[in-house]
Amino acid sequence: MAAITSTPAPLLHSTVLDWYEANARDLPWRTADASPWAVMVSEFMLQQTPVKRVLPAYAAWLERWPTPADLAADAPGEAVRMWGRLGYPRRALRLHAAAVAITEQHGGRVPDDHAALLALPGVGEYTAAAVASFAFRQRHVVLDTNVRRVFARAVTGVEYPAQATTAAERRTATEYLPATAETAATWAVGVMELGALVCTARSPECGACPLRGHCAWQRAGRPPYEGPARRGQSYEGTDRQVRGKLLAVLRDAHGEVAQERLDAVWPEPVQRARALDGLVADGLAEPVAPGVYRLPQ
DNA sequence: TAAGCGTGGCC
DNA sequence: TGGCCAAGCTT
Repeated sequence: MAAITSTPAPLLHSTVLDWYEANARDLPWRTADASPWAVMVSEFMLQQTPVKRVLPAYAAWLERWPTPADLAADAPGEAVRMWGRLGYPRRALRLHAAAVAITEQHGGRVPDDHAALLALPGVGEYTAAAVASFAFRQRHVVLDTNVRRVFARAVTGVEYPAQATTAAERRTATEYLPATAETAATWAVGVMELGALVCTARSPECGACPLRGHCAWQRAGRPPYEGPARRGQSYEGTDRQVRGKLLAVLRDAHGEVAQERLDAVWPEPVQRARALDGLVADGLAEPVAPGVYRLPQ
């Protein structure tokens, strides 16, 4: 293992835990009365969407659907509408499907078992570990983009992690995971918070970092990233942009939408048709008659 | 495995 | 200004 091993793990743990206690943001899904369902809703919304934009959507969502059964009883299209402009609306569909599965297969209670969580729609390795850890205080490796970046810097000594999660990363994170469940759960959220607030992607505040005396990247003089070019996210002119425009019309409509209103959002007919077909294939739009669409019922 | 999938804010 | 990034998942 890399240079950070010069620091005993218990010291590292208390360093991060102390920092977290003093600097943690006051987020609604972290309060003692946040239900497992609330934690799960927050995790779905936070997949690729910043905290600031999630906050109001999270509150409105739980106000309307305080339990999985409440959401399951409503139409998936309502979930898509409530999702608003959070982006990646398939997450809304999957959260609805997860609520149905929880209602039908788990007695309406979010399962506390990692494997059962992983089996739910829209729940991958990260989200399963996050819900099990944050909501049920279990011991899991919680490896998100923040944690990966902190380990890349502090342990490996490079500015950014690889594009895809590697077995070596998982091994490192496992080695540093505190032995006690409760401590591990706080460590997980603490490292994430450190990555989100201090060890940020573009302008890390190393001067304010509790790990600066233990950080391999700092010790190496903070060398810039040298790996292959990181994949960008083009958007302008893509099908994604067209899908977004089409779905915005469907979302804002009360019921059925005529083809002409969809046609108005994008001039190029081939791409427009492909995007609409994609929405239908994904279950985000529903044809009700030739040339008439709506959100899924 | 790598590409596809929204949206907005920041430097 | 515009590329980069944001608590990923699915195929």
